[in-house]
Amino acid sequence: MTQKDDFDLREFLPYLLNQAAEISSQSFQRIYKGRYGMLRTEWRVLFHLAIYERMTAKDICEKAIMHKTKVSRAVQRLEQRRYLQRKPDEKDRRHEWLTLTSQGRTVYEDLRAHAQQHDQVLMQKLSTEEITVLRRALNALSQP
Amino acid sequence: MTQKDDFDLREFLPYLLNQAAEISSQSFQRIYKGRYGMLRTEWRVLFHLAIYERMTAKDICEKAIMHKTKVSRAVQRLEQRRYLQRKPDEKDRRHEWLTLTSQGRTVYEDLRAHAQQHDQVLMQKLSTEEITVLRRALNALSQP
DNA sequence: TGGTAATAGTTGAAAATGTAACTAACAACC
DNA sequence: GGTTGTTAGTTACATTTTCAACTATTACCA
Repeated sequence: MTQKDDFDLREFLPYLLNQAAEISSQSFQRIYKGRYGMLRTEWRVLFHLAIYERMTAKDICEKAIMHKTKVSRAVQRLEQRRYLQRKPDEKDRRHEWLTLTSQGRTVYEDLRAHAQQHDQVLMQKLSTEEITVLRRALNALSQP
Repeated sequence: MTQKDDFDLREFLPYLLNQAAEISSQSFQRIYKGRYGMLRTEWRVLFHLAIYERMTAKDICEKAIMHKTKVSRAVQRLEQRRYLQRKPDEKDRRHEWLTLTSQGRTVYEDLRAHAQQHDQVLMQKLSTEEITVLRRALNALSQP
Protein backbone atom coordinates (compact mmCIF):
# COMPACT_ATOMS: atom_id res chain seq x y z
CA MET A 1 0.00 0.00 0.00
CA THR A 2 2.56 2.53 -1.10
CA GLN A 3 1.53 5.71 -2.80
CA LYS A 4 1.65 5.44 -6.54
CA ASP A 5 -0.19 8.40 -7.95
CA ASP A 6 1.37 11.82 -7.57
CA PHE A 7 -1.92 13.41 -6.56
CA ASP A 8 -1.93 13.83 -2.81
CA LEU A 9 -5.28 13.74 -1.08
CA ARG A 10 -3.77 15.56 1.86
CA GLU A 11 -3.47 18.63 -0.30
CA PHE A 12 -7.04 18.57 -1.55
CA LEU A 13 -8.80 21.10 0.60
CA PRO A 14 -12.33 19.66 0.70
CA TYR A 15 -10.87 16.33 1.79
CA LEU A 16 -8.57 17.85 4.38
CA LEU A 17 -11.31 20.05 5.74
CA ASN A 18 -13.70 17.17 6.06
CA GLN A 19 -11.14 15.04 7.77
CA ALA A 20 -10.25 17.74 10.26
CA ALA A 21 -13.90 18.63 10.83
CA GLU A 22 -14.84 15.03 11.41
CA ILE A 23 -12.07 14.26 13.84
CA SER A 24 -12.31 17.47 15.78
CA SER A 25 -16.08 17.15 16.11
CA GLN A 26 -16.03 13.68 17.54
CA SER A 27 -15.23 14.36 21.15
CA PHE A 28 -17.67 17.24 21.30
CA GLN A 29 -20.30 14.99 19.79
CA ARG A 30 -19.81 12.52 22.60
CA ILE A 31 -20.74 15.32 24.98
CA TYR A 32 -23.96 16.67 23.48
CA LYS A 33 -25.07 13.23 22.42
CA GLY A 34 -24.11 11.53 25.63
CA ARG A 35 -25.50 14.13 28.00
CA TYR A 36 -28.59 15.25 26.14
CA GLY A 37 -29.11 12.84 23.27
CA MET A 38 -28.78 15.75 20.87
CA LEU A 39 -27.82 15.77 17.21
CA ARG A 40 -25.40 18.09 15.46
CA THR A 41 -28.24 20.07 13.93
CA GLU A 42 -29.76 20.52 17.36
CA TRP A 43 -26.78 21.91 19.23
CA ARG A 44 -26.24 24.28 16.35
CA VAL A 45 -29.75 25.65 16.55
CA LEU A 46 -29.53 25.80 20.34
CA PHE A 47 -26.28 27.77 20.19
CA HIS A 48 -27.62 30.19 17.63
CA LEU A 49 -30.66 30.91 19.73
CA ALA A 50 -28.54 31.39 22.81
CA ILE A 51 -26.21 33.76 21.06
CA TYR A 52 -28.72 35.78 19.06
CA GLU A 53 -31.55 35.45 21.56
CA ARG A 54 -34.46 35.70 19.18
CA MET A 55 -34.56 34.37 15.65
CA THR A 56 -36.92 32.89 13.10
CA ALA A 57 -36.16 29.54 11.52
CA LYS A 58 -35.22 31.43 8.40
CA ASP A 59 -32.65 33.49 10.27
CA ILE A 60 -31.07 30.30 11.53
CA CYS A 61 -30.99 28.81 8.04
CA GLU A 62 -29.02 31.79 6.83
CA LYS A 63 -26.64 32.19 9.73
CA ALA A 64 -25.89 28.51 10.12
CA ILE A 65 -26.11 27.67 6.43
CA MET A 66 -28.49 24.81 7.12
CA HIS A 67 -31.36 23.64 4.95
CA LYS A 68 -34.79 24.65 6.17
CA THR A 69 -35.96 21.08 6.69
CA LYS A 70 -33.00 20.40 8.94
CA VAL A 71 -33.78 23.49 10.96
CA SER A 72 -37.48 22.67 11.05
CA ARG A 73 -36.84 19.23 12.49
CA ALA A 74 -34.20 20.40 14.95
CA VAL A 75 -36.65 23.03 16.22
CA GLN A 76 -39.35 20.40 16.64
CA ARG A 77 -37.10 18.20 18.76
CA LEU A 78 -35.83 21.09 20.83
CA GLU A 79 -39.40 22.17 21.44
CA GLN A 80 -40.44 18.68 22.52
CA ARG A 81 -37.68 18.74 25.11
CA ARG A 82 -38.84 22.15 26.26
CA TYR A 83 -35.58 23.80 25.30
CA LEU A 84 -37.27 26.46 23.19
CA GLN A 85 -40.55 28.25 22.64
CA ARG A 86 -42.24 29.40 19.47
CA LYS A 87 -44.30 32.54 19.13
CA PRO A 88 -45.92 33.56 15.85
CA ASP A 89 -45.24 37.10 14.68
CA GLU A 90 -48.32 39.29 15.19
CA LYS A 91 -47.86 41.29 12.02
CA ASP A 92 -46.86 38.48 9.71
CA ARG A 93 -48.11 35.14 10.83
CA ARG A 94 -45.83 33.26 8.48
CA HIS A 95 -42.94 34.01 10.81
CA GLU A 96 -42.35 32.29 14.11
CA TRP A 97 -40.04 33.76 16.69
CA LEU A 98 -37.94 31.24 18.54
CA THR A 99 -36.43 31.76 21.97
CA LEU A 100 -34.81 29.45 24.48
CA THR A 101 -36.59 28.50 27.66
CA SER A 102 -34.61 28.78 30.87
CA GLN A 103 -34.15 25.06 30.65
CA GLY A 104 -32.73 25.44 27.16
CA ARG A 105 -30.40 28.13 28.38
CA THR A 106 -29.14 25.91 31.18
CA VAL A 107 -28.32 23.19 28.68
CA TYR A 108 -26.57 25.76 26.54
CA GLU A 109 -24.45 27.02 29.40
CA ASP A 110 -23.34 23.51 30.14
CA LEU A 111 -22.53 22.70 26.53
CA ARG A 112 -20.79 26.02 25.98
CA ALA A 113 -18.45 25.32 28.87
CA HIS A 114 -17.58 21.99 27.33
CA ALA A 115 -17.19 23.56 23.91
CA GLN A 116 -14.72 26.08 25.18
CA GLN A 117 -12.80 23.42 26.99
CA HIS A 118 -12.80 21.29 23.89
CA ASP A 119 -11.54 24.19 21.81
CA GLN A 120 -8.66 24.65 24.23
CA VAL A 121 -7.63 21.06 23.73
CA LEU A 122 -7.78 21.36 19.97
CA MET A 123 -5.78 24.55 20.00
CA GLN A 124 -2.99 22.88 21.89
CA LYS A 125 -2.16 21.14 18.67
CA LEU A 126 -1.44 24.49 17.04
CA SER A 127 0.68 27.56 17.55
CA THR A 128 -0.88 30.94 18.28
CA GLU A 129 -0.05 32.13 14.81
CA GLU A 130 -1.50 29.03 13.22
CA ILE A 131 -4.74 29.53 15.12
CA THR A 132 -5.09 33.10 13.91
CA VAL A 133 -4.42 32.19 10.30
CA LEU A 134 -6.60 29.09 10.51
CA ARG A 135 -9.62 31.03 11.77
CA ARG A 136 -9.19 33.66 9.12
CA ALA A 137 -8.80 31.08 6.38
CA LEU A 138 -11.79 29.04 7.51
CA ASN A 139 -13.96 32.12 7.62
CA ALA A 140 -12.86 33.02 4.11
CA LEU A 141 -13.66 29.52 2.86
CA SER A 142 -17.05 29.60 4.52
CA GLN A 143 -18.23 32.41 2.27
CA PRO A 144 -20.13 30.64 -0.52
CA MET B 1 -31.18 39.44 15.84
CA THR B 2 -28.20 41.08 17.45
CA GLN B 3 -25.59 39.07 19.24
CA LYS B 4 -26.19 38.88 22.95
CA ASP B 5 -23.96 36.17 24.30
CA ASP B 6 -20.22 36.76 24.32
CA PHE B 7 -19.45 33.28 23.03
CA ASP B 8 -18.67 33.50 19.35
CA LEU B 9 -19.46 30.48 17.24
CA ARG B 10 -17.04 31.70 14.63
CA GLU B 11 -14.20 30.98 17.00
CA PHE B 12 -15.29 27.48 17.86
CA LEU B 13 -13.12 25.28 15.70
CA PRO B 14 -15.41 22.28 15.16
CA TYR B 15 -18.13 24.64 13.97
CA LEU B 16 -15.85 26.64 11.73
CA LEU B 17 -14.29 23.53 10.28
CA ASN B 18 -17.66 22.01 9.52
CA GLN B 19 -18.87 25.16 7.90
CA ALA B 20 -15.82 25.46 5.68
CA ALA B 21 -15.84 21.75 4.87
CA GLU B 22 -19.51 21.83 3.94
CA ILE B 23 -19.28 24.87 1.69
CA SER B 24 -16.08 23.88 -0.01
CA SER B 25 -17.35 20.37 -0.69
CA GLN B 26 -20.53 21.46 -2.37
CA SER B 27 -19.26 22.40 -5.78
CA PHE B 28 -17.10 19.30 -5.98
CA GLN B 29 -20.12 17.24 -5.03
CA ARG B 30 -22.00 18.61 -7.99
CA ILE B 31 -19.27 17.16 -10.18
CA TYR B 32 -19.00 13.59 -8.93
CA LYS B 33 -22.72 13.35 -8.32
CA GLY B 34 -23.72 14.98 -11.57
CA ARG B 35 -21.28 13.14 -13.82
CA TYR B 36 -21.23 9.71 -12.21
CA GLY B 37 -24.04 9.63 -9.64
CA MET B 38 -21.44 8.98 -6.98
CA LEU B 39 -21.62 9.61 -3.25
CA ARG B 40 -19.00 11.17 -1.04
CA THR B 41 -18.02 7.82 0.36
CA GLU B 42 -17.55 6.50 -3.15
CA TRP B 43 -15.22 9.12 -4.54
CA ARG B 44 -13.16 8.81 -1.41
CA VAL B 45 -12.73 5.09 -1.84
CA LEU B 46 -12.06 5.56 -5.56
CA PHE B 47 -9.36 8.13 -4.88
CA HIS B 48 -7.69 6.01 -2.25
CA LEU B 49 -7.53 3.05 -4.57
CA ALA B 50 -6.15 5.17 -7.36
CA ILE B 51 -3.47 6.65 -5.16
CA TYR B 52 -2.43 3.56 -3.22
CA GLU B 53 -3.17 1.11 -6.04
CA ARG B 54 -4.00 -1.95 -3.94
CA MET B 55 -5.72 -1.92 -0.58
CA THR B 56 -8.05 -3.98 1.56
CA ALA B 57 -11.27 -2.46 2.86
CA LYS B 58 -9.60 -2.28 6.25
CA ASP B 59 -6.73 -0.22 4.86
CA ILE B 60 -9.23 2.23 3.45
CA CYS B 61 -11.07 2.46 6.75
CA GLU B 62 -7.86 3.46 8.46
CA LYS B 63 -6.50 5.86 5.88
CA ALA B 64 -9.79 7.58 5.19
CA ILE B 65 -11.12 7.31 8.74
CA MET B 66 -14.37 5.83 7.53
CA HIS B 67 -16.51 3.24 9.26
CA LYS B 68 -16.27 -0.24 7.82
CA THR B 69 -19.93 -0.37 6.82
CA LYS B 70 -19.54 2.81 4.84
CA VAL B 71 -16.54 1.39 3.04
CA SER B 72 -18.25 -1.95 2.49
CA ARG B 73 -21.21 -0.30 0.81
CA ALA B 74 -19.12 2.09 -1.23
CA VAL B 75 -17.07 -0.85 -2.48
CA GLN B 76 -20.22 -2.73 -3.45
CA ARG B 77 -21.48 0.15 -5.53
CA LEU B 78 -18.14 0.78 -7.17
CA GLU B 79 -17.94 -2.90 -8.04
CA GLN B 80 -21.42 -2.88 -9.55
CA ARG B 81 -20.34 -0.06 -11.82
CA ARG B 82 -17.22 -2.02 -12.74
CA TYR B 83 -14.91 0.61 -11.28
CA LEU B 84 -13.06 -1.88 -9.11
CA GLN B 85 -12.26 -5.56 -8.72
CA ARG B 86 -11.99 -7.70 -5.63
CA LYS B 87 -9.55 -10.56 -5.18
CA PRO B 88 -9.42 -12.61 -1.99
CA ASP B 89 -6.00 -12.97 -0.39
CA GLU B 90 -4.63 -16.48 -0.95
CA LYS B 91 -2.99 -16.75 2.44
CA ASP B 92 -5.71 -15.20 4.55
CA ARG B 93 -9.09 -15.44 3.01
CA ARG B 94 -10.60 -12.90 5.34
CA HIS B 95 -8.85 -10.17 3.37
CA GLU B 96 -9.91 -8.94 -0.03
CA TRP B 97 -7.59 -6.94 -2.21
CA LEU B 98 -9.23 -4.14 -4.10
CA THR B 99 -7.92 -2.58 -7.28
CA LEU B 100 -9.41 -0.21 -9.82
CA THR B 101 -10.39 -1.42 -13.26
CA SER B 102 -9.21 0.64 -16.21
CA GLN B 103 -12.71 2.07 -16.30
CA GLY B 104 -12.40 3.08 -12.68
CA ARG B 105 -9.07 4.67 -13.38
CA THR B 106 -10.54 6.68 -16.23
CA VAL B 107 -13.24 8.01 -13.93
CA TYR B 108 -10.58 8.85 -11.38
CA GLU B 109 -8.49 10.76 -13.90
CA ASP B 110 -11.49 12.82 -14.83
CA LEU B 111 -12.47 13.55 -11.25
CA ARG B 112 -8.92 14.29 -10.23
CA ALA B 113 -8.65 16.94 -12.93
CA HIS B 114 -11.80 18.54 -11.61
CA ALA B 115 -10.59 18.25 -8.05
CA GLN B 116 -7.38 20.06 -8.83
CA GLN B 117 -9.25 22.76 -10.67
CA HIS B 118 -11.66 23.07 -7.78
CA ASP B 119 -8.79 23.38 -5.35
CA GLN B 120 -7.35 26.20 -7.43
CA VAL B 121 -10.60 28.10 -7.15
CA LEU B 122 -10.75 27.62 -3.40
CA MET B 123 -7.19 28.72 -2.97
CA GLN B 124 -7.89 31.97 -4.72
CA LYS B 125 -9.68 32.99 -1.58
CA LEU B 126 -6.42 32.70 0.36
CA SER B 127 -2.88 33.96 0.29
CA THR B 128 0.06 31.63 -0.32
CA GLU B 129 1.07 31.88 3.28
CA GLU B 130 -2.45 31.16 4.49
CA ILE B 131 -2.60 28.06 2.33
CA THR B 132 0.62 26.70 3.78
CA VAL B 133 -0.44 27.31 7.34
CA LEU B 134 -3.96 26.04 6.69
CA ARG B 135 -2.72 22.73 5.29
CA ARG B 136 -0.35 22.26 8.16
CA ALA B 137 -3.00 23.09 10.73
CA LEU B 138 -5.61 20.83 9.15
CA ASN B 139 -3.19 17.95 9.06
CA ALA B 140 -2.40 18.51 12.72
CA LEU B 141 -6.09 18.56 13.60
CA SER B 142 -6.69 15.39 11.62
CA GLN B 143 -4.52 13.37 13.96
CA PRO B 144 -6.98 11.78 16.43
C1' DT C 1 -5.94 -30.98 19.05
C1' DG C 2 -10.12 -28.34 20.58
C1' DG C 3 -12.20 -24.42 22.28
C1' DT C 4 -12.24 -19.53 22.86
C1' DA C 5 -11.02 -15.08 21.11
C1' DA C 6 -10.06 -11.92 17.49
C1' DT C 7 -10.39 -10.07 12.78
C1' DA C 8 -12.36 -8.76 7.94
C1' DG C 9 -16.20 -7.89 6.04
C1' DT C 10 -21.54 -8.09 5.33
C1' DT C 11 -26.37 -7.43 6.40
C1' DG C 12 -30.88 -5.68 8.43
C1' DA C 13 -33.39 -2.52 11.02
C1' DA C 14 -33.63 2.08 12.89
C1' DA C 15 -32.32 6.78 12.61
C1' DA C 16 -31.09 10.83 10.02
C1' DT C 17 -30.82 13.43 5.73
C1' DG C 18 -32.13 15.21 1.15
C1' DT C 19 -35.60 16.33 -2.30
C1' DA C 20 -39.75 17.75 -3.79
C1' DA C 21 -44.31 18.66 -3.07
C1' DC C 22 -47.28 20.73 -0.01
C1' DT C 23 -50.00 24.35 3.25
C1' DA C 24 -50.78 28.81 4.98
C1' DA C 25 -50.08 33.63 4.92
C1' DC C 26 -48.95 37.69 2.66
C1' DA C 27 -47.74 40.84 -1.58
C1' DA C 28 -48.46 42.81 -5.94
C1' DC C 29 -50.64 43.88 -9.82
C1' DC C 30 -54.31 44.44 -12.98
C1' DG D 1 -61.26 42.59 -5.05
C1' DG D 2 -59.56 38.54 -7.39
C1' DT D 3 -55.79 36.25 -9.62
C1' DT D 4 -51.08 35.19 -9.55
C1' DG D 5 -46.65 35.02 -7.36
C1' DT D 6 -43.70 34.74 -3.25
C1' DT D 7 -42.27 33.44 1.28
C1' DA D 8 -41.97 30.67 5.88
C1' DG D 9 -42.34 26.54 7.36
C1' DT D 10 -43.98 21.45 7.34
C1' DT D 11 -44.61 16.83 5.58
C1' DA D 12 -43.95 12.56 2.80
C1' DC D 13 -40.99 9.66 0.57
C1' DA D 14 -36.54 8.06 -1.11
C1' DT D 15 -31.78 7.78 -0.12
C1' DT D 16 -27.88 7.43 3.28
C1' DT D 17 -25.96 6.53 7.54
C1' DT D 18 -25.57 4.33 11.95
C1' DC D 19 -25.64 0.56 15.16
C1' DA D 20 -25.77 -4.00 16.36
C1' DA D 21 -25.82 -8.53 15.14
C1' DC D 22 -24.11 -11.78 12.00
C1' DT D 23 -20.79 -15.08 8.94
C1' DA D 24 -16.48 -16.81 7.78
C1' DT D 25 -11.80 -17.27 8.63
C1' DT D 26 -7.61 -17.19 11.32
C1' DA D 27 -4.99 -16.78 15.89
C1' DC D 28 -4.08 -18.08 20.46
C1' DC D 29 -3.32 -21.22 23.98
C1' DA D 30 -4.41 -24.74 27.61
